[in-house]
Amino acid sequence: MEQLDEIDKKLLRLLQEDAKLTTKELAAQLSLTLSPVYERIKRLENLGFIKQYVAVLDKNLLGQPITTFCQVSMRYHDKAFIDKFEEEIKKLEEVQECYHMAGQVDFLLKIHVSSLERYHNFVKYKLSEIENIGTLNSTFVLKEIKHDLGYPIH
Amino acid sequence: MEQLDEIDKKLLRLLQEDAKLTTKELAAQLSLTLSPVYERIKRLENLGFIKQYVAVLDKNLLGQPITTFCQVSMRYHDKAFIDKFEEEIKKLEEVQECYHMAGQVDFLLKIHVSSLERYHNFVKYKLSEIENIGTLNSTFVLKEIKHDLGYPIH
DNA sequence: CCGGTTTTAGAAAAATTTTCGGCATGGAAC
DNA sequence: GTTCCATGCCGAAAATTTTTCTAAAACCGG
Repeated sequence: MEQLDEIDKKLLRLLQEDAKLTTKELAAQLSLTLSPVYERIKRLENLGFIKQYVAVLDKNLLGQPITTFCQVSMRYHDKAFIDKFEEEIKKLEEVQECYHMAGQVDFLLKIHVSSLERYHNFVKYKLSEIENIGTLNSTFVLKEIKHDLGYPIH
Repeated sequence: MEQLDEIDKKLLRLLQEDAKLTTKELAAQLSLTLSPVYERIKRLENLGFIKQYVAVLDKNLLGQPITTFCQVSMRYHDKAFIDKFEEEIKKLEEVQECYHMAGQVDFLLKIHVSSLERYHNFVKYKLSEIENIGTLNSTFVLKEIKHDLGYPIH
């Protein structure tokens, strides 16, 4: 983080909003010419600050309007069971995110599906099939209030 | 969704993995020439399937290694209070995501901060300042097991 | 089989990315 | 104070990509 000056930070703020900005447009906003902007971007990529560039798609248009969070608790907490659970979760395409949590619940999953029926089938035939699951608690998203794609950079 | 053929779907799958693929590279993978690929991308952008292009940054390198999920319940559920809460949440940079949920809890927040102390201050001086909050329940992410950036496309 | 529409191929033009040599700035050594 | 070195920036050229355009091919309904 100390490797970044104010120009780098502004550059990152711009690119995490719109990765299609041309070097020329970025240069104008940063009051620089093309070369230094180009070199800074390459440096930020090489240092790992920029991990990748992605297209953000519309999940409703893609027919996946339902989002749920599912809290999972394991029956036993042996390392082998935990590792196995994590491996299985990674294979499930419906699970977009999975976190190992502190507190009562062991894992929190964020899931996208096309319908309630699909969710039912997902829980019944995929999630519940995983060994050693104790409790499952699903809550549905009614409305997305906010979803920032980037991080604040100070 | 019916507006998409198999080529469109493959194109979207590729672009949500790596938005920097050139039209030429995409054309090769899709067994087409530049023009149709170019036109399909423009069409997918215009139809809204592609919402934007972003650079994905490394939150650890940016100095925000702590992720928490915070469950919020309101004291009263008048529309005015709910609207007010949503407005206030949108202003808080620490809150990356906010969902209105079905079930016991009203809102689920995903929060990124640089330290536990920051989280404490965030809850004490920002979140709790919002009117009409009933209960707050924070759980910390110990480990990110999975975090897909795109959606499965069938 | 034909007419009309849509999609693609191919090439040229415009714009962007990438490379590179040189100049200015600032700090360290002497 | 001067020299040397490192760093970052500028400007132009080269390479590549994006974008536009016209004609040909493929598809569909009648």
